[in-house]
Amino acid sequence: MNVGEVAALAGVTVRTLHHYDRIGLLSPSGRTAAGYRQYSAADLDRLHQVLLYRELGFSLEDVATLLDAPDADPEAHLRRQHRLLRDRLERTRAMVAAVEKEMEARSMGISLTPEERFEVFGDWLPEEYEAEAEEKWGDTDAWAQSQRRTRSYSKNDWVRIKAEGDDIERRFAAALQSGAAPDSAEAMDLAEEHRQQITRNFYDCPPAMHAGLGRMYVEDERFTAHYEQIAPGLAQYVSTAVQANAARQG
Amino acid sequence: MNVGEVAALAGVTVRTLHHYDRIGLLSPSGRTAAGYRQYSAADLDRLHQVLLYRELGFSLEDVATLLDAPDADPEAHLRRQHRLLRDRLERTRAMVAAVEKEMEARSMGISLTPEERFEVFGDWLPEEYEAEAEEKWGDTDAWAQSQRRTRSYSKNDWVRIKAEGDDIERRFAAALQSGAAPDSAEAMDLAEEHRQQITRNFYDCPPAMHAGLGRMYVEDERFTAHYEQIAPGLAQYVSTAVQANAARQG
DNA sequence: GCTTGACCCTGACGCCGCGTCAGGCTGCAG
DNA sequence: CTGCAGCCTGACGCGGCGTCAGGGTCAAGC
Repeated sequence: MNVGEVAALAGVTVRTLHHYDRIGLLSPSGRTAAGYRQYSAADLDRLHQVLLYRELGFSLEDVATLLDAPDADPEAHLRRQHRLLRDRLERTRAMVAAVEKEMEARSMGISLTPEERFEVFGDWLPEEYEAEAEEKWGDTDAWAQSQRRTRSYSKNDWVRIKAEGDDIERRFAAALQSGAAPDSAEAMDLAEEHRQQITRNFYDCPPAMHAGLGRMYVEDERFTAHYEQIAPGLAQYVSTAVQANAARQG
Repeated sequence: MNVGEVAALAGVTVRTLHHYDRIGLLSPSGRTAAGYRQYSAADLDRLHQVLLYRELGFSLEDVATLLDAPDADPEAHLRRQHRLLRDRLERTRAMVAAVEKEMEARSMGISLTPEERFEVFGDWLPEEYEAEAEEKWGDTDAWAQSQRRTRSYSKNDWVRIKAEGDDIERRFAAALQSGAAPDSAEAMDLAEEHRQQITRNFYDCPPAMHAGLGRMYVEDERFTAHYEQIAPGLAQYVSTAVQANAARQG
């Protein structure tokens, strides 16, 4: 077979085969008088192995080393490839699960920590990383600390936190129905309580950031929906109160 | 956070972050007076998306295009990533099967034809090509439709969707209190309704995936808390019901 | 026998996604 | 105030090809 046919069969370009020839990874076993590359069945076998290893992320140099190892029997390669492929399967499954988790979390209004989201990346060694992280900046970096904070919450903590949140929302709703203006002291106090609750339980939330959240409550339909479900007009009410409070706090 | 911390968290090198900044793919939202890059939580979110798409084989340029698309809401990205990951899962499974077939053939002294062996590579175009195709002619494709589904939700839609979800949760709680077993027909029917609701409103959720979600409800404290707040024991109840239903659906 | 168009050859340059110095500034711990 | 870890900006290099350019080869059809 000459290059074009092999390329079509294997799903690679002619240039790739040229390249593999040039670097000695896969040289066709023969040439025609005119210099055309002639690939044998054995060459195809080798190409197949090359492509599998390449797909698995090996550099071409490493692939060459693997395939040219003196004790290289085909079965061993197959077993190794099989193992590597199953590792990848696992990893992909984990990534799918992570995305599903994120979707589900979003649909429930829960937000995941960055650490959780990045978990699936890198061959990061959990133990080492945790230890190193704590050593290096665990205590100095407030942000990372707050991440670790939410991570260590138990089920009961989460129940309590959610109850706290619901409580404030109910009191906001009551204030709204009582006719208190969203920029009244009462509403602003509630907003401040809300802000401090976020700071205690999740992350440091200065007034400016809080105001940003407030804006979001009316700009993002999903947050709006969350509040509108409790009481009509509540999204706008909370949003205004939060921003008024932020202005008050300076 | 500054570069080193972000790099460690995400499992990439500082150089990579520099590169992403230089090419405008991910520029930190701030700098210190001394010029140190400062990454915000939003920046981390974006980085996460970037890494996922990169992992899926998109070029950095394409990633930028995707992430900067004006109508690109996070949910759409999640759905697309989910789909691509599942494609990849399929493909990896096929490769594992191919290797197993080859091993089996060898152990029986049979040798496969080149076409058979390269089969799994020949079909390999789907991921890239299909993704591109969908970008180009996405209007006619079913997936684009499903994508537009949530993107175009209005505030009222979100209110309705959330109400639907709350309704099912309440009925689950009622079933729990009535003493119906989590693997009773009643509970399983509710689980099925839950699954179909997800499929209607968010993404295609076959029983197997649903079972995975069910497991998460008892494994992740935050999801557990969500259900425990409605009624004690509800997390475990829903989890069991969902998995029983998945088993029932085959 | 001659043309034509598909296919092949060998350079050589280019691009992407970083790795890897080099040379110099910054920030904080002791 | 002195280290030393960490940050900055170039600048060069490399792996794995893509992509011409310039030119030979082969089988088909006239």
